[in-house]
Amino acid sequence: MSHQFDQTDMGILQLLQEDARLTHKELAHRLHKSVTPIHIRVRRLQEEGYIKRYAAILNQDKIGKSLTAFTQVQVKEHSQEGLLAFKEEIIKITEVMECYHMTGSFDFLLRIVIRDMKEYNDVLIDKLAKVKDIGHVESFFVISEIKHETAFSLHTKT
Amino acid sequence: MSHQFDQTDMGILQLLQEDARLTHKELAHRLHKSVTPIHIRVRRLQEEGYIKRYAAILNQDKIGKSLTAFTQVQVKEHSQEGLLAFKEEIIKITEVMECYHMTGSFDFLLRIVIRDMKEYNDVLIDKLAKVKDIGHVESFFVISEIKHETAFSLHTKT
DNA sequence: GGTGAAAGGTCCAGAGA
DNA sequence: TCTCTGGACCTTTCACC
Repeated sequence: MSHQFDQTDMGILQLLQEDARLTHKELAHRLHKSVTPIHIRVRRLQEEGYIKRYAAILNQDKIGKSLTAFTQVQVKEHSQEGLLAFKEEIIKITEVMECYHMTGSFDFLLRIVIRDMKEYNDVLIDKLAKVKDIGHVESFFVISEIKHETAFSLHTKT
Repeated sequence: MSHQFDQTDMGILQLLQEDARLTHKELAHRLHKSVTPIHIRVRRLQEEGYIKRYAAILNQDKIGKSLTAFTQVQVKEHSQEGLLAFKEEIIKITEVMECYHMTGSFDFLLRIVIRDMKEYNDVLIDKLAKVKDIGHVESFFVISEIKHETAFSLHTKT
């Protein structure tokens, strides 16, 4: 492995997180390098998995997804099979944008994005309630989004 | 306003959410159109704000951010100025990836991404605790990430 | 709305230092 | 590891349908 992660790599990642469509020429200019080394580094960062993928980030309201819910879920069965089965079911629910296994008084935290409360009800009744071993479910709703960042801050990373 | 959002627009958004670097030629091929109309539509979708931006999505572990916390915050002052001041302070904390104003027994939910528990402690003590009118704070930690999607599902959207 | 072609820019490999 | 160069491909515009 020859990846010594330097300042230039960090600069590339920082800039591409903010705008994935910067050309190599532009990156080279901003990082005071020429195009070829930038090209090589970007490819290496992709191949080594630093960059997972490039995504268009949409405006949630514009596409009619105005409601965001955070849903805390407890499961009845905490065996390995129980948890695995739960995960597989949850992944299939397209409205679930994020799902985490958590410490604390509940087991899973879900971020669910839908059009309105009617659609949330449908997800709860038709999809979530049908998952095996579901226990207590508690819902919290987003009043307003104050910050939603996809870019990690890398400034103090070595 | 001349934007009647059709199947082709939806296809473009769906595909670009998954891979922002698809060429117009490739999009055209997959959506059974030619290059120019795709080009015009992509530009319109950007200009009208459907597409907010293009982002490189990084591997959180690879860049040394192995810990994710969800932090519930109550504020003491619920006046308009109090809430506004809180928002302004929170936005500045670079470790806070997401912040939502919520319904329910707490006021704000934060997703905080850091290297380890030491760094979480630093954020709490040096940054969050210094925000004016902060009240009760409760922390929950991610054991494992089961799903983390940036792409909304558009299949039933009209 | 769509087609097709022309001009300019970008990507990416190869040779050489 | 970087610089330079050339060909292939992509983006973007324009005249026309």
